[in-house]
Amino acid sequence: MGRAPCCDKVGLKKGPWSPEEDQILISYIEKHGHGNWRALPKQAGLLRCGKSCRLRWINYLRPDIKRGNFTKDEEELVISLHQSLGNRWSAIAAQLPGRTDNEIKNIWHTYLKKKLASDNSTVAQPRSTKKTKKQKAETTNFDSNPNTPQPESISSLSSLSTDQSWSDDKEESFLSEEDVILPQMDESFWTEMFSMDNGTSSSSDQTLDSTGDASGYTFGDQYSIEDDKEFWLKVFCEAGGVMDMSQL
DNA sequence: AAAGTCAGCAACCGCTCCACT
DNA sequence: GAGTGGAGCGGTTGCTGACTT
Repeated sequence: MGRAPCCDKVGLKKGPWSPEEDQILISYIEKHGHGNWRALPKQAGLLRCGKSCRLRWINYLRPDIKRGNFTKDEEELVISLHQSLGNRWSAIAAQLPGRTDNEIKNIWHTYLKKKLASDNSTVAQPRSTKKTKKQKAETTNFDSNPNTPQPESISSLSSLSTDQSWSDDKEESFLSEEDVILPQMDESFWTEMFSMDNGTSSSSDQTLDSTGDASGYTFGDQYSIEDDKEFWLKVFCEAGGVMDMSQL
């Protein structure tokens, strides 16, 4: 018997979204919010399944999506978090503002995985001269969404670095010298950090353990600050001393 | 210039999780 | 506690376009 499909697929459109469909979805959500995804396409007048609408909104149309190439520190953070969390793309995405799980997953499979496999010495590079559809769109529509942070500007992030080896190649990154902040991991640092942690719903339901496995470690008040310190210090060190503190 | 190859990425599919009854 | 439905997640597919031959 099995479960009924998520939506009635008869007569529903599949495949790439047209600009008109995008506009309908955007204006509907701006007006009413997404509410019930299943009911949304009908109410908005879209011949799409709710799941498709949700995916399109989450991965592409959301105003806070950051377009553009991954910066060096974002790449490092993805690699580090992947070591800790495994293929939990949504958990990884929660640590990267404006990046989606789908995007991170794509980057991982197309680039970072190879970069890691190449044994650190011969670092794989994406095809340098190839300009993708996405990049072309960014070139032409760079300012189309005023809410979208620009790739060159990472000043909205507060990053930390304790690793000089990372900063050796920071000329490849969009980080400027003044964006790199050396951490003062005193009590006020942790106090601030955990006040951010407790106030962030995106990370509050994740389970992480201090050994790097994705189990048995839940953020929240049932764990001591010392436990969290140990975990975050480990992540921090694995990241080569680069952390996006705004997401903690 | 044309054909073949391959990388990038948007989107789909199937499954699990979770809240609600 | 069991059943149901919606949301979310991760794996995978397939199209597009840049690059190579």
